[in-house]
Amino acid sequence: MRRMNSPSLNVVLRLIRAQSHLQNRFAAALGGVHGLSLNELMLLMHLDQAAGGRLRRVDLAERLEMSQSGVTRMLAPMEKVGWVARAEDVRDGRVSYVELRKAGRRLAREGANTLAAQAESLLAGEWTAQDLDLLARLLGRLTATLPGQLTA
Amino acid sequence: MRRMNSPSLNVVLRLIRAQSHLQNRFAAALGGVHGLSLNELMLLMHLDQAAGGRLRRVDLAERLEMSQSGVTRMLAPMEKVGWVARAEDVRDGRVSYVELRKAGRRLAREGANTLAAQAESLLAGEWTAQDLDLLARLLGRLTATLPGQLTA
DNA sequence: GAGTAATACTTGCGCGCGCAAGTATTAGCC
DNA sequence: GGCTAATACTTGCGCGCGCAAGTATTACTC
Repeated sequence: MRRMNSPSLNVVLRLIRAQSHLQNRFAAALGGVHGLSLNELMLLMHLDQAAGGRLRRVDLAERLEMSQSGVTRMLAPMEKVGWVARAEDVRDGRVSYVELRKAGRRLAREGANTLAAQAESLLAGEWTAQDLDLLARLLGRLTATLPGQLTA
Repeated sequence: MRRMNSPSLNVVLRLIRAQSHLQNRFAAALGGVHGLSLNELMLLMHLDQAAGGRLRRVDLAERLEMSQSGVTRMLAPMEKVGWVARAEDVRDGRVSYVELRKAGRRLAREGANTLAAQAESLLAGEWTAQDLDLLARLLGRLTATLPGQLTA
């Protein structure tokens, strides 16, 4: 009795639902194992895959889809515990780089591993490699224009 | 030089990225047009598609993937402006239903329309109907076990 | 080279929302 | 029928994070 008004809307609704479900699940696992929030892990992973393990705060904000102020505040405790360090640019006094330190790099890799384990346990069931690849490619098209797509 | 460790992780990473990007985009459009947050629209849409236009708060929380306390607080202003009303259950004194009112139903439909318009403008380009259907089905499999999937 | 605009970052404020605890009501068990 | 447990909901507290404004620096224009 329900009309299928808009396939596009349908995609968006399911995307929202899937993501908020997975987000909760993964955040819990990450927090339990590493004391790491999902956003913190994403930040570390972006740094880990950036050239030189460093990124400007503004680029980090863009990649994380969050505000610059959010990045500033998220970084403060991470600097304090030494996952990450601040480095200024000699050419441009406005920018301060965020630089991945050894502990941070280790955490990025470990966190990615537990995230992958979670993902695999979730998708282990009836998913073929083709399914996964197809889904990844379709999702990738949604953000094709954005910089800094993370890769597993 | 980068190994493709885990296709599952890749799916998850892209899902997270796509969703946070779209969320910002859609929330802005919705807020601008209807003064509605994305979560409020989802709530109204769940009610709109529920039998009798009413749902228990706890079921709403489950469908929205958020806590019961979050639902309680989200509803307060929506009751105040008359989008939604509270109705108690005669059989069970613990539950209080949330009931969609006329203004709320109108908003649910209008909001869904602008959301659909946004979605279509985003996906208008190189997406075929088959692509969209395929993506929707794959995403649906991720949340197949959950109750109350919204449908466009 | 002075003046305006743009960019990178930080800080004050407020809101959304999760967690834990509290209350009320119902269900299960002997 | 009473006792414990489970369920539905609300409230206090705190945190993450966006927005707007503020500061510092660089870029652009004449």
